[in-house]
Amino acid sequence: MRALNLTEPRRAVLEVVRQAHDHPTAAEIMERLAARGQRYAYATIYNSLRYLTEHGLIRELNLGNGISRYDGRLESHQHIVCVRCGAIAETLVDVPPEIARRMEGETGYRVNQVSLHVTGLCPACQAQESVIR
Amino acid sequence: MRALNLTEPRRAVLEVVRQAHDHPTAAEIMERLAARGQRYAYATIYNSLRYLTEHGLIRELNLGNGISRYDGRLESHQHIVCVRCGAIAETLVDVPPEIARRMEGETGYRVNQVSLHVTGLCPACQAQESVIR
DNA sequence: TTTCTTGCAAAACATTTGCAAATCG
DNA sequence: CGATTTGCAAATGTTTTGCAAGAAA
Repeated sequence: MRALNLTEPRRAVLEVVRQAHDHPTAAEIMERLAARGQRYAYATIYNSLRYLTEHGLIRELNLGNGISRYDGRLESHQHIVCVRCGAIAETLVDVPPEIARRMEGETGYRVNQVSLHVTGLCPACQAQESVIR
Repeated sequence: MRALNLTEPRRAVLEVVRQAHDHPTAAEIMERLAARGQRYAYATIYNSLRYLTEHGLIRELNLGNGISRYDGRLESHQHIVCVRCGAIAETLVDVPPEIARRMEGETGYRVNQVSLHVTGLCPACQAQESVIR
């Protein structure tokens, strides 16, 4: 169970996630596969996404609204979501490692993963805001 | 629409959230109200929670699994969730403010809110892990 | 054969919505 | 009255599950 078993649907899902530069949801991934003529059941899409996530080939993002999005970029980076239109931007700004260490000291937990959950207004929505008022 | 209109269900929801020291979900809040003899429709619970959140009386937490939890503590603090049992701990460790500024510079967004999304293993689950292997 | 994987449909679950009735100012 | 709020039930949307069939080891 250690070796990577990239079945056809898993490989297809992986390709779609890697090629996307937005951060597609499971439903969007299914659509894009369908557009290529590859039709899989929801169960298969979700199974593949879990498999790929657990094997570290993709990242699952939970950006606040309860819908999982998937990211093929593995280098450490963070996301910022526009509260108005939902646009997602990426940034290389990262969390200093001593934060995890201090949290461990305070709580007794062993920290696994630290990610930032940032919301704001994207440039386009900032422009609109100033028009409105 | 500026003044605070704390109707009976809103006040009741607020009390439950403030008294809780876990971070209850909407369903848990409804149960606890029912246990006190106060029965409200889901719509009312959710409306009240949104109202209280928008008016800054409580915080809505999205700790990764898509279920909203609510917190009556308003002082800035962060949460860490156990990946194994879901236990939530609080910590005062916070995100340095220059992180938000650097993100703004990188993305052009105007940052609203930065919160940490930390996962790990709670002390109890750490103990069990070492027993298992 | 045993194990893993897929497909389908149904189920589960959290949350939202439409609309009528009640309440408040 | 006019605006807001509540209750109920149904709808929505995402994700999971049960189970049978298929593929792989």
